[in-house]
Amino acid sequence: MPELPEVETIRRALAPAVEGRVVVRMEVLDPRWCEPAPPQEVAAAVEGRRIARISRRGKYLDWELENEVHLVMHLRMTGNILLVRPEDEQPPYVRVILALGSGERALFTDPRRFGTGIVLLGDAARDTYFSERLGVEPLSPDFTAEGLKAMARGRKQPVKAFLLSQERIAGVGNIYADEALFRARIHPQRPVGTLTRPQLEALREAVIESLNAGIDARGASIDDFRHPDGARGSFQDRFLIHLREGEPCVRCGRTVKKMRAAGRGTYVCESCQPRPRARRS
DNA sequence: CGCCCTGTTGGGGA
DNA sequence: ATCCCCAACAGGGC
Repeated sequence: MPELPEVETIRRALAPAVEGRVVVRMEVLDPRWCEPAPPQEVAAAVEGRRIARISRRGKYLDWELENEVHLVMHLRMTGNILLVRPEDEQPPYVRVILALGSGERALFTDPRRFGTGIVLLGDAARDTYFSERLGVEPLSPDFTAEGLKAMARGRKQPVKAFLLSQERIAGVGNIYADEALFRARIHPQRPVGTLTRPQLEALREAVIESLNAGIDARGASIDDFRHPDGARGSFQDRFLIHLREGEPCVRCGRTVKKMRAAGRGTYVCESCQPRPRARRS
C-alpha cells in the first residue's frame, strides 16, 4: 500500500493527532526493524521527546521530535501506522510501539516485516539521508518539464524503470507508474530518452494527476487509523489500468495485458500505449 | 492438504 | 547500467 499517496494520507491523519504530544516510551519488538542500530539505542534517542511535526519525503515518514531528533520510517509494502486507545485490542503484526501517554499508542504494524526505521540526529543528517536517496518531489513546483527533460536526455532506460527510480523522482511506485503511463499514453518499455517534449509534459501531468487521485480518493481521517484495516481502501477502484488484466481498457475497450517491466508486474493497454519500435536515444 | 507463484519496497551482488 | 535474487509472509490457483 505505501506509495507516496498512501504515506501522505497517513501523514495527514496522524499529524493533528500526535503533534505536540510526548513519546513516553518506545518499544521495538522486532530488532530487524532498525538494523543495524540496537533497539534500545533507538528508543533512548526518542523517549521523552515531544513530537514537533510529522512530515513526508518520498515514501518516508519523518517524526520530527524536539531538538532535531528525527525518527524516519519506511513502510515498504505492508507497513502501516495505527493509533490505538488503551481499551482497544492489540492488532496483529505489531513491530514497534510508541506510547504517547494517557494510554494511547501509535503502532507500526507490518505482516511482511520489510518496513524499517532509523534515528537521525540533526536536520542536516536528515537532509543528507534524504538527498542521498531521493530526487525531486513530484508534487512540488520543482517537478518541471525542463527537469524531466534533463534527466531523461540520452537515457535508454525504459520509462517505467525511470519513473520507479527514487533517486530521480521520489515516491512513485509500481501502481502509480502504470497509472501515469496509461494516462500519458506511453508504453512502459519505451526508452525514456526517446520521449518527445510533449510526451514528457504529458507524463509530468499524468504523474501529478495519478498521485493526487490517490490522495483524494480517501478522506484522511484519524479514525481510519484506529483499527487494523485502517486506511486500506478498495484499491482497484482508484486506478484506470492497474490490476485490470483481461478486462477491457476504460478508454478504448481493448483487452488490458499484463507484462513484465522493470522487474515488476506491469499492466498496459497496447492500443492506447503503443509498443516502442525505433531503437534510438 | 500441499506446492507453487505473486506481490504496494529497496538493497546487494553478478 | 541491468537483471536477478533476497528479505518474510499471506493469499490464491491448481
